Amino acid sequence: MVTSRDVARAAGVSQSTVSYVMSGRRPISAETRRRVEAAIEQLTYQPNAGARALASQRTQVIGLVVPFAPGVDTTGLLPFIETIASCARAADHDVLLVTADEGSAGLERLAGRSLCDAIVMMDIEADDARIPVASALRVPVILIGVPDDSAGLHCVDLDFPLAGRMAVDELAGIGHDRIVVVGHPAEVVKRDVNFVRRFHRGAADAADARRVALHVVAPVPPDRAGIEAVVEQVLAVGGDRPGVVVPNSQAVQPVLQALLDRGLVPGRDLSLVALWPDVAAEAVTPAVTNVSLEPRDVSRRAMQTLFQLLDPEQEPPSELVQLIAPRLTRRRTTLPPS
Amino acid sequence: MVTSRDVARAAGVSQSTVSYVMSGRRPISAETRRRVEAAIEQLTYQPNAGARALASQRTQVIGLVVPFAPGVDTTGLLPFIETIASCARAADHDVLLVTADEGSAGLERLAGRSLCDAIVMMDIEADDARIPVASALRVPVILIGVPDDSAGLHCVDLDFPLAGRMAVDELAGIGHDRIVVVGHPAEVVKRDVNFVRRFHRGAADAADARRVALHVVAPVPPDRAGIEAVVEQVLAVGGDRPGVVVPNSQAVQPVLQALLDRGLVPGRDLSLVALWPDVAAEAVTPAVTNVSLEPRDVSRRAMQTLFQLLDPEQEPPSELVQLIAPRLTRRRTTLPPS
DNA sequence: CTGTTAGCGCTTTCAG
DNA sequence: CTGAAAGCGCTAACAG
Repeated sequence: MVTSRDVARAAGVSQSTVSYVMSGRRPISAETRRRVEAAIEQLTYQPNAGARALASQRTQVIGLVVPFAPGVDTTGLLPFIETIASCARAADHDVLLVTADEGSAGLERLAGRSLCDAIVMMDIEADDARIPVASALRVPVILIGVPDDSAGLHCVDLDFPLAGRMAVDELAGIGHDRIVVVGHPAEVVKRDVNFVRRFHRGAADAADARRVALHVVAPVPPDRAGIEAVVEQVLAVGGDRPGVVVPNSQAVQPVLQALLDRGLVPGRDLSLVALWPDVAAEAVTPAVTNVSLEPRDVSRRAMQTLFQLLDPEQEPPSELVQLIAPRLTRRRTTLPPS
Repeated sequence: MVTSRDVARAAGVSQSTVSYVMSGRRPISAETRRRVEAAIEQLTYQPNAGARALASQRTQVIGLVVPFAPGVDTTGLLPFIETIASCARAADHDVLLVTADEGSAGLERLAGRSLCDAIVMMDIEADDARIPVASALRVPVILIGVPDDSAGLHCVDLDFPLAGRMAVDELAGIGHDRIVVVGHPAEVVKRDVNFVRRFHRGAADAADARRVALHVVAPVPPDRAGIEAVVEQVLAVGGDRPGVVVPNSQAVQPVLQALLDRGLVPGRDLSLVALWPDVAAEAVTPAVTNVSLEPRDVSRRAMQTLFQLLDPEQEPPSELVQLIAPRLTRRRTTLPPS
């Protein structure tokens, strides 16, 4: 292994000069810089990450806690990870993956062992046991998701109330005066209260403002039979030309299928708007009018905030909670405006 | 930050004793061990990863190169990452994510900066520019995928020839004597020669053995119009009761749709077997009879091999290339045996 | 069975 | 503008 000592020797300078050439933390004469850079090039020198971390107290690593755990829906997770990784690299950092099934222990390991400079946590529950642990760590933590009490931690998430409003506004705008929301499984409602509640509140507000009727069908069992029953309810309650909102990603495909099986074509006989990733919405037939989760915008904002927190020069964003506006894309499952 | 020196002081022992208690690399009296462990507990001591890496020359980190790059299909990637992360944790390692768009530079960074002890590389192309770079690194590298020349690197992958054989055997067993394979886009064929070629060879072998006709339709354009044309070809060449094989993950859904649009129901009018992740095959309607990519088995085997390579006690597997048998799951898109 | 000590390779004072 | 030297916190000889 080639070390900075080797480079120093080859360039005829001291080890510290090599360090300063690399960090730019003090002025270096053009000639010295040239010689050092040549030696670095020639020996293909790369600094040892452990040594650097030890001496500088910075690892150049971001810890990422991803929701890999038995039974958790990971649809649409990849764009988040992808964007986070790419933002990290853009700021000369790497990403260390920690799975959520480690719980709080994973967080304590990341910080306690100085494995990373900061942590991004995804899939936050409304009352998440990890929040108090996270807020006591020596490293900044940023949440993707909004818990009931963020304990002073910065959060970034989709603006779910706005998403609810947008979905209902779209349907009301088309002319639907009976709107039915297909809710979540009982277990998700319990776990994710916040997300679900926030979307529904937005939907309800919009329905009030528009003076259209809003029904919520929930809980929605995750199995086929349950979905069938739910669709029956939707049709019973929604009249002959219902506007259907499906904020439950897991249910979109089966609901679509159940409707088609009954000869009801979304976009012809009724309208359907889903809270669903764009990729999924585009892939099915008919392509679904969706409110997107904006994983890239959310992740980008989270990383931006994180590096702000990491940089002593900058001051942290004043808002603890930052919400990203969703985007509604009209596709084939909504009727043309009447 | 609490260090091993603090623990040593609190326990009334030397720093090295603390280290040895943690590593178990030398016998410790019960009494000393008790005191040290109590101090560790009491101070909630955690060793500094950088310092440990620097002193021991082991980072306890596995580098994972994932195929995040513009235009690469990441369907079914998550189970790989998930399994790799969990195997790593089971062996007290963490996973550092590196995206493929960094190319060889990412590999050189991982090894050159001693960021990790070993590397797992996914999405290997037949003639992958990173292979020679990887095989020259100071850390062991294991490939998920089989290049034309692995340059001495260990590879783990699905047994694609077997997958091809299984698909054709299934269709021939059902009674189809005209089998049509829906191939890949021109660009993938070029990029991924190996994977594609291997599957096709297996399919062809099985067709020979079974004495059934085998047609390959390729290249398959990724757009809707292209798929339509391809499906026309399939029907033209496949007769009135074709057995269709779709090893192209991207094409399964659109092909399915194009067939249904023509009133042809897989499982009633023809049989269709796809090379597709189980989750996807289950999610669509009708559920697709599939040959699975076995991401968990492949990943598990890769990690097992990797830790074998990392452990000087064990000797590495004699086979450089290890193939995992796929599994065929009968679902709704294949006819009952005639 | 335990302690002492010499680094691991880098950053960052302190001196010049 | 540059060099010398003191650690960062840990492991692993070496010595008893």
